[in-house]
Amino acid sequence: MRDKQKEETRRRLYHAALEIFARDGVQACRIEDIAQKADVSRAAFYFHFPSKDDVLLELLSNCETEILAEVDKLPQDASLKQILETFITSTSRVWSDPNRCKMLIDVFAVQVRRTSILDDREAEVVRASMSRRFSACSARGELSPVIPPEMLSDFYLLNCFAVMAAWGAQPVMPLEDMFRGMTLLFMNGARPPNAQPFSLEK
Amino acid sequence: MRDKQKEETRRRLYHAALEIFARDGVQACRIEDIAQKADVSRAAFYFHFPSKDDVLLELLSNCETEILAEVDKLPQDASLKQILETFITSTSRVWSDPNRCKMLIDVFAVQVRRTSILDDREAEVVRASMSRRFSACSARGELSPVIPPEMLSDFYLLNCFAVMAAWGAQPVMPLEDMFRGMTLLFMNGARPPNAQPFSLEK
DNA sequence: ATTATCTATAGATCTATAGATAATGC
DNA sequence: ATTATCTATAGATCTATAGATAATGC
Repeated sequence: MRDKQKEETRRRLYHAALEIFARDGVQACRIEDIAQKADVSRAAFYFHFPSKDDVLLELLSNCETEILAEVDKLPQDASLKQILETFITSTSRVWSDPNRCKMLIDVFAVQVRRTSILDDREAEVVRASMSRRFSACSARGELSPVIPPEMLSDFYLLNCFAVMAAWGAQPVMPLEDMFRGMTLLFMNGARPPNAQPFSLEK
Repeated sequence: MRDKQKEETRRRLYHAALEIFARDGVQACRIEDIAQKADVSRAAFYFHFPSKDDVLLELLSNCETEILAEVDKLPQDASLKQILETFITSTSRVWSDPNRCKMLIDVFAVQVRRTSILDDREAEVVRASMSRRFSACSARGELSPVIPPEMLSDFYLLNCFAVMAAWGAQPVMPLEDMFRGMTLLFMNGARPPNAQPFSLEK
Protein backbone atom coordinates (compact mmCIF):
# COMPACT_ATOMS: atom_id res chain seq x y z
CA MET A 1 0.00 0.00 0.00
CA ARG A 2 2.80 2.39 0.87
CA ASP A 3 4.75 1.10 -2.14
CA LYS A 4 1.72 1.65 -4.33
CA GLN A 5 1.38 5.24 -3.14
CA LYS A 6 5.07 5.84 -3.71
CA GLU A 7 4.95 4.50 -7.27
CA GLU A 8 1.85 6.58 -7.95
CA THR A 9 3.59 9.78 -6.79
CA ARG A 10 6.66 8.95 -8.80
CA ARG A 11 4.54 8.29 -11.88
CA ARG A 12 2.71 11.60 -11.46
CA LEU A 13 6.01 13.46 -11.11
CA TYR A 14 7.42 11.72 -14.17
CA HIS A 15 4.48 12.69 -16.38
CA ALA A 16 4.26 16.19 -14.91
CA ALA A 17 7.96 16.67 -15.63
CA LEU A 18 7.58 15.61 -19.26
CA GLU A 19 4.66 18.02 -19.69
CA ILE A 20 6.59 20.93 -18.19
CA PHE A 21 9.73 20.01 -20.18
CA ALA A 22 7.68 20.11 -23.39
CA ARG A 23 6.12 23.44 -22.40
CA ASP A 24 9.12 25.40 -21.07
CA GLY A 25 12.18 23.43 -22.14
CA VAL A 26 14.24 21.14 -19.94
CA GLN A 27 16.83 23.72 -18.91
CA ALA A 28 14.54 26.69 -18.49
CA CYS A 29 11.73 25.05 -16.53
CA ARG A 30 11.38 25.26 -12.76
CA ILE A 31 11.11 22.18 -10.58
CA GLU A 32 8.51 24.08 -8.55
CA ASP A 33 6.17 23.93 -11.58
CA ILE A 34 6.68 20.19 -11.96
CA ALA A 35 5.94 19.56 -8.28
CA GLN A 36 2.89 21.81 -8.40
CA LYS A 37 1.47 19.95 -11.41
CA ALA A 38 1.98 16.67 -9.56
CA ASP A 39 0.45 18.08 -6.34
CA VAL A 40 3.47 17.50 -4.15
CA SER A 41 6.17 19.65 -2.63
CA ARG A 42 9.32 20.55 -4.52
CA ALA A 43 11.36 18.37 -2.19
CA ALA A 44 9.22 15.36 -3.09
CA PHE A 45 10.53 15.68 -6.63
CA TYR A 46 14.09 15.40 -5.30
CA PHE A 47 13.09 12.43 -3.19
CA HIS A 48 12.14 10.54 -6.36
CA PHE A 49 14.61 11.99 -8.89
CA PRO A 50 18.08 13.33 -8.05
CA SER A 51 17.71 15.87 -10.88
CA LYS A 52 15.76 16.77 -14.03
CA ASP A 53 18.30 14.79 -16.04
CA ASP A 54 17.24 11.60 -14.31
CA VAL A 55 13.70 12.05 -15.61
CA LEU A 56 15.13 12.21 -19.13
CA LEU A 57 17.17 9.07 -18.54
CA GLU A 58 14.00 7.32 -17.40
CA LEU A 59 12.26 8.50 -20.57
CA LEU A 60 15.15 7.10 -22.60
CA SER A 61 15.00 3.85 -20.69
CA ASN A 62 11.25 3.52 -21.34
CA CYS A 63 11.74 4.17 -25.03
CA GLU A 64 14.52 1.62 -25.17
CA THR A 65 12.26 -0.99 -23.61
CA GLU A 66 9.59 -0.32 -26.24
CA ILE A 67 12.13 -0.62 -29.05
CA LEU A 68 13.69 -3.79 -27.68
CA ALA A 69 10.29 -5.43 -27.34
CA GLU A 70 10.19 -5.59 -31.14
CA VAL A 71 13.83 -6.30 -31.87
CA ASP A 72 13.90 -9.18 -29.38
CA LYS A 73 11.07 -10.93 -31.27
CA LEU A 74 13.52 -11.65 -34.11
CA PRO A 75 15.14 -15.12 -34.15
CA GLN A 76 18.70 -15.52 -32.90
CA ASP A 77 19.98 -15.96 -36.46
CA ALA A 78 18.17 -12.94 -37.98
CA SER A 79 20.12 -11.26 -40.78
CA LEU A 80 21.65 -7.83 -40.32
CA LYS A 81 19.10 -6.50 -42.82
CA GLN A 82 16.18 -7.80 -40.75
CA ILE A 83 17.68 -6.47 -37.55
CA LEU A 84 18.32 -2.98 -38.90
CA GLU A 85 14.89 -2.83 -40.61
CA THR A 86 13.16 -3.72 -37.36
CA PHE A 87 15.30 -1.40 -35.29
CA ILE A 88 14.71 1.52 -37.67
CA THR A 89 10.96 0.98 -37.84
CA SER A 90 10.42 0.71 -34.11
CA THR A 91 12.86 3.47 -33.17
CA SER A 92 11.36 5.97 -35.59
CA ARG A 93 7.85 5.08 -34.42
CA VAL A 94 8.75 5.44 -30.74
CA TRP A 95 10.53 8.79 -31.12
CA SER A 96 8.27 10.38 -33.74
CA ASP A 97 5.77 11.07 -30.96
CA PRO A 98 5.31 14.86 -31.08
CA ASN A 99 5.86 15.28 -27.35
CA ARG A 100 8.86 13.03 -27.04
CA CYS A 101 10.68 14.44 -30.05
CA LYS A 102 10.89 17.87 -28.41
CA MET A 103 13.20 16.32 -25.84
CA LEU A 104 15.48 14.43 -28.22
CA ILE A 105 18.32 16.90 -28.10
CA ASP A 106 18.27 17.09 -24.32
CA VAL A 107 18.09 13.31 -24.01
CA PHE A 108 21.07 13.02 -26.32
CA ALA A 109 23.04 15.61 -24.36
CA VAL A 110 22.32 13.88 -21.04
CA GLN A 111 23.22 10.51 -22.48
CA VAL A 112 26.54 11.91 -23.72
CA ARG A 113 27.40 13.39 -20.37
CA ARG A 114 26.23 10.53 -18.20
CA THR A 115 27.71 7.48 -19.83
CA SER A 116 31.24 7.31 -20.99
CA ILE A 117 30.51 5.99 -24.44
CA LEU A 118 32.81 2.99 -24.40
CA ASP A 119 32.00 1.81 -20.91
CA ASP A 120 29.13 0.16 -19.12
CA ARG A 121 27.59 -1.59 -22.07
CA GLU A 122 25.22 -3.72 -20.03
CA ALA A 123 23.64 -0.71 -18.31
CA GLU A 124 21.91 0.31 -21.55
CA VAL A 125 19.64 -2.44 -22.82
CA VAL A 126 19.51 -1.41 -26.48
CA ARG A 127 23.27 -1.02 -26.59
CA ALA A 128 23.79 -4.45 -25.05
CA SER A 129 21.25 -6.14 -27.30
CA MET A 130 22.50 -4.55 -30.53
CA SER A 131 26.06 -5.35 -29.54
CA ARG A 132 25.15 -9.06 -29.30
CA ARG A 133 23.27 -8.92 -32.61
CA PHE A 134 26.20 -7.27 -34.38
CA SER A 135 28.56 -9.89 -32.93
CA ALA A 136 26.36 -12.70 -34.26
CA CYS A 137 26.21 -11.07 -37.71
CA SER A 138 29.95 -10.54 -37.68
CA ALA A 139 30.54 -14.21 -36.87
CA ARG A 140 28.44 -15.05 -39.96
CA GLY A 141 30.58 -12.75 -42.13
CA GLU A 142 27.98 -10.02 -42.57
CA LEU A 143 30.25 -7.28 -41.22
CA SER A 144 33.76 -6.08 -41.91
CA PRO A 145 36.24 -7.98 -39.72
CA VAL A 146 38.55 -4.97 -39.49
CA ILE A 147 36.73 -3.34 -36.55
CA PRO A 148 35.35 -5.26 -33.53
CA PRO A 149 31.57 -5.74 -33.87
CA GLU A 150 30.81 -4.09 -30.51
CA MET A 151 32.56 -0.99 -31.74
CA LEU A 152 30.62 -1.07 -35.01
CA SER A 153 27.41 -1.36 -33.01
CA ASP A 154 28.36 1.64 -30.86
CA PHE A 155 29.13 3.73 -33.93
CA TYR A 156 25.86 2.73 -35.53
CA LEU A 157 23.83 3.69 -32.46
CA LEU A 158 25.67 6.94 -32.13
CA ASN A 159 24.81 7.80 -35.71
CA CYS A 160 21.19 6.93 -34.93
CA PHE A 161 21.22 9.35 -32.03
CA ALA A 162 22.77 12.02 -34.23
CA VAL A 163 20.03 11.50 -36.80
CA MET A 164 17.40 11.82 -34.08
CA ALA A 165 18.93 14.99 -32.64
CA ALA A 166 19.19 16.52 -36.12
CA TRP A 167 15.63 15.51 -36.91
CA GLY A 168 14.38 16.86 -33.58
CA ALA A 169 15.95 20.22 -34.38
CA GLN A 170 14.58 20.37 -37.91
CA PRO A 171 12.32 17.56 -39.20
CA VAL A 172 12.77 18.11 -42.94
CA MET A 173 11.74 14.55 -43.84
CA PRO A 174 10.21 11.58 -42.00
CA LEU A 175 12.55 10.27 -39.30
CA GLU A 176 12.42 6.81 -40.83
CA ASP A 177 13.83 8.09 -44.16
CA MET A 178 16.73 9.75 -42.37
CA PHE A 179 17.50 6.47 -40.57
CA ARG A 180 17.49 4.58 -43.87
CA GLY A 181 19.86 7.02 -45.56
CA MET A 182 22.25 6.96 -42.62
CA THR A 183 22.14 3.16 -42.42
CA LEU A 184 23.08 2.77 -46.10
CA LEU A 185 25.92 5.24 -45.60
CA PHE A 186 27.09 3.35 -42.51
CA MET A 187 27.09 0.00 -44.28
CA ASN A 188 28.38 1.02 -47.72
CA GLY A 189 30.67 3.89 -46.80
CA ALA A 190 31.09 7.35 -48.26
CA ARG A 191 33.41 6.35 -51.13
CA PRO A 192 31.83 6.01 -54.59
CA PRO A 193 30.23 2.58 -55.29
CA ASN A 194 32.95 1.15 -57.54
CA ALA A 195 36.01 2.87 -56.13
CA GLN A 196 38.99 1.14 -54.55
CA PRO A 197 38.92 0.81 -50.77
CA PHE A 198 39.89 4.09 -49.13
CA SER A 199 43.15 4.11 -47.15
CA LEU A 200 45.23 6.57 -45.16
CA GLU A 201 49.04 7.01 -45.15
CA LYS A 202 50.53 5.52 -41.96
CA MET B 1 42.56 51.64 -22.94
CA ARG B 2 39.13 50.75 -21.63
CA ASP B 3 38.86 48.13 -24.38
CA LYS B 4 42.25 46.72 -23.42
CA GLN B 5 41.17 46.45 -19.78
CA LYS B 6 37.93 44.77 -20.80
CA GLU B 7 39.70 42.20 -22.97
CA GLU B 8 42.19 41.55 -20.20
CA THR B 9 39.39 40.86 -17.68
CA ARG B 10 37.61 38.64 -20.15
CA ARG B 11 40.81 36.73 -20.85
CA ARG B 12 41.45 36.24 -17.12
CA LEU B 13 37.90 34.98 -16.61
CA TYR B 14 38.22 32.61 -19.58
CA HIS B 15 41.42 31.03 -18.27
CA ALA B 16 40.18 30.97 -14.67
CA ALA B 17 37.02 29.20 -15.85
CA LEU B 18 38.98 26.52 -17.72
CA GLU B 19 41.13 25.93 -14.63
CA ILE B 20 38.11 25.59 -12.35
CA PHE B 21 36.29 23.40 -14.89
CA ALA B 22 39.29 21.08 -14.99
CA ARG B 23 39.48 21.02 -11.19
CA ASP B 24 35.80 20.65 -10.19
CA GLY B 25 33.96 19.70 -13.38
CA VAL B 26 31.86 22.04 -15.51
CA GLN B 27 28.54 21.25 -13.90
CA ALA B 28 29.66 21.02 -10.31
CA CYS B 29 31.85 24.10 -10.12
CA ARG B 30 30.72 27.44 -8.70
CA ILE B 31 30.94 30.66 -10.67
CA GLU B 32 32.02 32.33 -7.43
CA ASP B 33 35.27 30.32 -7.60
CA ILE B 34 35.92 31.35 -11.18
CA ALA B 35 35.37 35.02 -10.39
CA GLN B 36 37.57 34.78 -7.32
CA LYS B 37 40.44 33.26 -9.29
CA ALA B 38 40.12 36.07 -11.82
CA ASP B 39 39.95 38.71 -9.06
CA VAL B 40 36.58 40.12 -10.07
CA SER B 41 33.04 39.93 -8.72
CA ARG B 42 30.70 37.10 -9.66
CA ALA B 43 28.57 39.53 -11.66
CA ALA B 44 31.60 40.47 -13.78
CA PHE B 45 31.62 36.89 -15.03
CA TYR B 46 28.05 37.27 -16.20
CA PHE B 47 28.92 40.58 -17.82
CA HIS B 48 31.42 38.78 -20.06
CA PHE B 49 29.78 35.36 -20.45
CA PRO B 50 26.03 34.67 -20.34
CA SER B 51 26.77 31.26 -18.77
CA LYS B 52 29.42 28.61 -18.18
CA ASP B 53 28.41 27.00 -21.47
CA ASP B 54 29.54 30.08 -23.37
CA VAL B 55 33.06 29.63 -22.04
CA LEU B 56 33.06 26.11 -23.47
CA LEU B 57 31.80 27.37 -26.83
CA GLU B 58 34.66 29.87 -26.85
CA LEU B 59 37.10 27.05 -26.09
CA LEU B 60 35.62 25.09 -28.99
CA SER B 61 35.87 28.11 -31.25
CA ASN B 62 39.54 28.63 -30.32
CA CYS B 63 40.30 24.97 -31.02
CA GLU B 64 38.51 25.17 -34.34
CA THR B 65 40.61 28.17 -35.34
CA GLU B 66 43.80 26.24 -34.54
CA ILE B 67 42.65 23.26 -36.56
CA LEU B 68 41.56 25.34 -39.54
CA ALA B 69 44.90 27.16 -39.64
CA GLU B 70 46.42 23.89 -40.85
CA VAL B 71 43.61 22.61 -43.04
CA ASP B 72 43.37 25.94 -44.88
CA LYS B 73 47.02 25.68 -45.93
CA LEU B 74 46.08 22.85 -48.30
CA PRO B 75 45.51 23.78 -51.96
CA GLN B 76 41.96 24.17 -53.27
CA ASP B 77 42.23 20.88 -55.17
CA ALA B 78 43.65 18.80 -52.30
CA SER B 79 42.54 15.17 -52.37
CA LEU B 80 40.13 13.80 -49.77
CA LYS B 81 42.98 11.72 -48.41
CA GLN B 82 45.16 14.80 -47.86
CA ILE B 83 42.29 16.70 -46.29
CA LEU B 84 41.36 13.95 -43.86
CA GLU B 85 45.01 13.27 -42.97
CA THR B 86 45.58 16.91 -42.15
CA PHE B 87 42.31 17.26 -40.26
CA ILE B 88 42.99 14.16 -38.19
CA THR B 89 46.54 15.18 -37.33
CA SER B 90 45.72 18.72 -36.28
CA THR B 91 42.49 17.81 -34.46
CA SER B 92 44.11 15.08 -32.42
CA ARG B 93 47.03 17.34 -31.56
CA VAL B 94 44.75 20.19 -30.49
CA TRP B 95 42.49 18.08 -28.30
CA SER B 96 45.08 15.70 -26.83
CA ASP B 97 46.11 18.52 -24.48
CA PRO B 98 45.60 17.01 -21.01
CA ASN B 99 43.61 19.99 -19.74
CA ARG B 100 41.37 20.40 -22.75
CA CYS B 101 40.53 16.73 -23.07
CA LYS B 102 38.86 16.75 -19.64
CA MET B 103 36.23 19.04 -21.11
CA LEU B 104 35.56 17.14 -24.31
CA ILE B 105 32.35 15.53 -23.15
CA ASP B 106 30.93 18.80 -21.86
CA VAL B 107 31.94 20.63 -25.02
CA PHE B 108 30.21 17.96 -27.07
CA ALA B 109 27.06 18.15 -24.95
CA VAL B 110 26.90 21.95 -25.23
CA GLN B 111 27.49 21.79 -28.95
CA VAL B 112 24.64 19.31 -29.32
CA ARG B 113 22.25 21.46 -27.35
CA ARG B 114 23.20 24.81 -28.80
CA THR B 115 23.26 24.21 -32.51
CA SER B 116 20.59 22.36 -34.30
CA ILE B 117 22.86 20.04 -36.20
CA LEU B 118 21.52 20.69 -39.70
CA ASP B 119 21.27 24.46 -39.39
CA ASP B 120 23.62 27.41 -39.25
CA ARG B 121 26.52 25.87 -41.09
CA GLU B 122 28.41 29.14 -41.50
CA ALA B 123 28.43 29.86 -37.76
CA GLU B 124 30.92 27.05 -37.17
CA VAL B 125 34.10 27.58 -39.12
CA VAL B 126 35.31 23.98 -39.25
CA ARG B 127 31.90 22.78 -40.33
CA ALA B 128 31.72 25.38 -43.10
CA SER B 129 35.24 24.70 -44.31
CA MET B 130 34.91 20.91 -44.30
CA SER B 131 31.58 21.20 -46.05
CA ARG B 132 33.24 23.11 -48.91
CA ARG B 133 36.10 20.63 -49.06
CA PHE B 134 33.72 17.67 -49.21
CA SER B 135 31.73 19.41 -51.97
CA ALA B 136 34.88 19.91 -54.03
CA CYS B 137 35.89 16.26 -53.54
CA SER B 138 32.39 15.14 -54.45
CA ALA B 139 32.50 17.17 -57.67
CA ARG B 140 35.72 15.31 -58.56
CA GLY B 141 34.04 11.95 -57.95
CA GLU B 142 35.86 11.12 -54.72
CA LEU B 143 32.63 10.63 -52.74
CA SER B 144 29.45 8.65 -53.18
CA PRO B 145 26.89 10.71 -55.13
CA VAL B 146 23.97 9.13 -53.24
CA ILE B 147 24.11 11.54 -50.27
CA PRO B 148 24.73 15.31 -50.58
CA PRO B 149 28.35 16.17 -49.70
CA GLU B 150 27.35 18.66 -46.97
CA MET B 151 25.47 15.88 -45.24
CA LEU B 152 28.44 13.54 -45.57
CA SER B 153 30.62 16.22 -44.04
CA ASP B 154 28.23 16.68 -41.12
CA PHE B 155 28.17 12.95 -40.47
CA TYR B 156 31.92 12.76 -40.62
CA LEU B 157 32.37 15.60 -38.12
CA LEU B 158 29.78 14.12 -35.83
CA ASN B 159 31.67 10.83 -35.82
CA CYS B 160 34.82 12.77 -35.01
CA PHE B 161 33.12 14.36 -32.03
CA ALA B 162 31.88 10.98 -30.91
CA VAL B 163 35.40 9.60 -31.10
CA MET B 164 36.67 12.53 -29.05
CA ALA B 165 33.97 12.15 -26.40
CA ALA B 166 34.64 8.40 -26.16
CA TRP B 167 38.36 9.00 -25.98
CA GLY B 168 37.92 11.72 -23.36
CA ALA B 169 35.97 9.28 -21.21
CA GLN B 170 38.47 6.45 -21.61
CA PRO B 171 41.66 6.99 -23.61
CA VAL B 172 42.52 3.35 -24.40
CA MET B 173 44.66 4.27 -27.42
CA PRO B 174 46.08 7.45 -28.94
CA LEU B 175 43.33 9.78 -30.16
CA GLU B 176 44.88 9.84 -33.61
CA ASP B 177 44.53 6.06 -33.98
CA MET B 178 40.86 6.23 -33.07
CA PHE B 179 40.33 8.91 -35.70
CA ARG B 180 42.04 6.78 -38.34
CA GLY B 181 39.92 3.72 -37.57
CA MET B 182 36.71 5.72 -37.63
CA THR B 183 37.69 7.43 -40.89
CA LEU B 184 38.32 4.13 -42.64
CA LEU B 185 34.96 2.86 -41.38
CA PHE B 186 33.25 6.02 -42.56
CA MET B 187 34.75 5.82 -46.04
CA ASN B 188 34.61 2.07 -46.64
CA GLY B 189 31.50 1.13 -44.69
CA ALA B 190 30.80 -1.64 -42.22
CA ARG B 191 30.05 -4.34 -44.79
CA PRO B 192 32.81 -6.87 -45.52
CA PRO B 193 35.37 -5.73 -48.15
CA ASN B 194 34.15 -7.84 -51.09
CA ALA B 195 30.43 -8.04 -50.29
CA GLN B 196 27.62 -6.72 -52.47
CA PRO B 197 26.37 -3.23 -51.59
CA PHE B 198 24.06 -3.33 -48.59
CA SER B 199 20.43 -2.41 -49.22
CA LEU B 200 17.19 -2.17 -47.23
CA GLU B 201 13.67 -3.31 -48.21
CA LYS B 202 11.51 -0.31 -49.05
C1' DA C 1 28.12 64.80 -19.86
C1' DT C 2 27.89 60.37 -21.55
C1' DT C 3 28.98 55.73 -21.80
C1' DA C 4 31.10 51.13 -20.69
C1' DT C 5 32.78 48.27 -17.17
C1' DC C 6 32.16 46.39 -13.05
C1' DT C 7 30.22 45.94 -7.99
C1' DA C 8 26.78 45.37 -4.55
C1' DT C 9 22.65 43.41 -3.72
C1' DA C 10 17.68 41.83 -4.09
C1' DG C 11 14.98 38.21 -5.33
C1' DA C 12 14.51 33.63 -7.46
C1' DT C 13 15.59 28.99 -7.51
C1' DC C 14 18.09 25.02 -6.09
C1' DT C 15 20.08 21.57 -2.80
C1' DA C 16 20.39 19.54 1.65
C1' DT C 17 18.24 18.17 5.85
C1' DA C 18 15.54 18.16 10.22
C1' DG C 19 11.34 16.67 11.39
C1' DA C 20 6.08 15.33 10.72
C1' DT C 21 3.00 11.81 9.26
C1' DA C 22 1.34 7.51 8.26
C1' DA C 23 2.16 2.72 7.05
C1' DT C 24 4.54 -1.62 8.47
C1' DG C 25 6.17 -5.25 11.40
C1' DC C 26 6.66 -7.05 15.95
C1' DA D 1 8.66 1.04 17.81
C1' DT D 2 10.53 1.42 13.49
C1' DT D 3 10.78 2.80 8.93
C1' DA D 4 9.57 5.10 4.43
C1' DT D 5 7.46 8.92 2.35
C1' DC D 6 6.92 13.45 2.13
C1' DT D 7 6.88 18.57 3.93
C1' DA D 8 8.83 22.70 5.72
C1' DT D 9 12.69 25.27 5.77
C1' DA D 10 17.65 26.85 6.09
C1' DG D 11 21.47 27.88 3.54
C1' DA D 12 23.84 27.97 -0.93
C1' DT D 13 24.06 29.52 -5.45
C1' DC D 14 22.29 31.70 -9.44
C1' DT D 15 20.17 35.48 -12.25
C1' DA D 16 18.78 40.15 -12.87
C1' DT D 17 19.47 44.94 -12.01
C1' DA D 18 20.29 49.48 -9.74
C1' DG D 19 23.97 52.15 -9.13
C1' DA D 20 29.25 53.40 -8.52
C1' DT D 21 33.46 54.30 -10.89
C1' DA D 22 36.45 55.56 -14.33
C1' DA D 23 37.41 56.22 -19.23
C1' DT D 24 35.90 58.66 -23.46
C1' DG D 25 34.30 62.33 -26.37
C1' DC D 26 32.67 66.95 -26.76
